[in-house]
Amino acid sequence: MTQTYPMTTEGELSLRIASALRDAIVEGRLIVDQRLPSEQELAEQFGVSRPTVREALKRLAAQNLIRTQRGATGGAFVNRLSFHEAYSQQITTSTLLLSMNQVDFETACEARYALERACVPLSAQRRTADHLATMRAEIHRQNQPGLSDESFCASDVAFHRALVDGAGNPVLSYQLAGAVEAMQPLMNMITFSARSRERIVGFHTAIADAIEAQNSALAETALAALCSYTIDLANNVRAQRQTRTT
Amino acid sequence: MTQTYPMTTEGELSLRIASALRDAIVEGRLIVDQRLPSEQELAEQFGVSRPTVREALKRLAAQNLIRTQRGATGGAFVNRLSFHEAYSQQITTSTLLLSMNQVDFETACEARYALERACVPLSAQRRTADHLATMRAEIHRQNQPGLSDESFCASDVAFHRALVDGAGNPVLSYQLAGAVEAMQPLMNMITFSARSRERIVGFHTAIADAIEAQNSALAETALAALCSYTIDLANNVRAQRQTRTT
DNA sequence: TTATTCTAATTGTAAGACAATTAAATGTTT
DNA sequence: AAACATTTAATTGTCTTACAATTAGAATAA
Repeated sequence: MTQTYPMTTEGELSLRIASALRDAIVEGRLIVDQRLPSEQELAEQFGVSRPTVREALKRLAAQNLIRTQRGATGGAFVNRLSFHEAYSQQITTSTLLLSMNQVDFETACEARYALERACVPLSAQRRTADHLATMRAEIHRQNQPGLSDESFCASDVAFHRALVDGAGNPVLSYQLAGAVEAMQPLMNMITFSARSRERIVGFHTAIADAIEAQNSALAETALAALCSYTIDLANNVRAQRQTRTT
Repeated sequence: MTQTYPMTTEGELSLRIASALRDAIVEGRLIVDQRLPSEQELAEQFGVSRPTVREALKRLAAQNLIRTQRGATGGAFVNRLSFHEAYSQQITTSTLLLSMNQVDFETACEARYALERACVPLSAQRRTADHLATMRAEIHRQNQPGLSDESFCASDVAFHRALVDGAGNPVLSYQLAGAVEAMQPLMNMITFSARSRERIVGFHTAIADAIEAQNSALAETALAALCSYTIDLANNVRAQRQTRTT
């Protein structure tokens, strides 16, 4: 039997069609890798033109819900939403959310470290040699004198990624991707002096040591210290800017 | 000066145009509430047809990056991504991620409670009377005997939302929305006996008491207990199902 | 059998037309 | 002059038709 797609009765057609198909996917009536009817067939089923169907499909494609293939056996297929795709979606959304809503640095920072703190006990317990090696490598990079602020921040993100991934829980990693990565633009606005870098690396080393020793409490302490230090740093930068402009 | 939108040189046109516009928004070259050129103008600027431009715009609309208005002064406008919209996007993505990737209940559960645990210290410190009242009200509802499993789970979600929101950090609330809400379908698969409900309500009461007393450590303990009890419950349900089918 | 060509299906893109909607300009009446 | 009604222009939403590009599979030839 051919499937039918219940549709709402108000709003733009392409939106209604997209919603109908999305519901079918979310509710499992269309399963992963299943091929949707061709655009022509969809147009007939919904009683609309092909361009309208296409607009609806593009909406779904933007959410990575479907992929399309050209050619004889082509069409639109229900996508298995990979963790990787979900990561990047989440990072985009989080970044926009932070930049558009005047979220102050302190709030974002607090959220980020609170979430990381949640990972610490698991990470201390389960971290592999790989995770430890990544953390050490990033610490080493952060010690290079010629490193730009952007690269320093990127390395910072990589370090914390390793910490989070060490928990060995992909759901946790996914949820945290946004929080950690979206902070980078905000972090980039802080100019790191050699002195402050040194201290941050110190905190990182303390965290890595604690994780290696599987000492959860110690790692949490070091993380908390890093959090408050980062916030202080941001406040100082802001204060300096105000002094300079007045 | 009219803005130009740097475009990549491979892939589908509508995708490239969408990416070019998205970059302009993310990088701040198009700011909130700014009006994009009309579809006609965009088509000319990019050297493509209007339907192609429209497909690109639908992609952006699907991500809540733009909104469109008809009429004389209509057009596409850069959207301020609200926390509310970001919530629902995140919930949809998280739900799909969980349902499509065979994430086992234990992993999802672990992630959820680890994240909630991150909120507890802040929530214990900052929770308002409102948050406490919501938690108490949901506990009361969960005690009603006639409550369906779905309603019980929904109330459970509401309770934990209040716990998370109590931290008073919108970024944290946003990040957790996915983790908590996306769990509901998984939770719904557990049939709650009267006995198990009673115990869950007991944990909830302990959490609410601890939060009210601003005792963070106690709340964390109760949350951890709830976590392991929930996982046990799920394991039992699974074991029973296997017994029944064999 | 293997390689090549053809064919049909499907998506990607284009062009033009008309409908629906909306705000502003214009006209009309009191 | 002010309030109200009408027209107008701009813009998005949708439809129709057509063609290009791509791809798998079938048909064909070596």
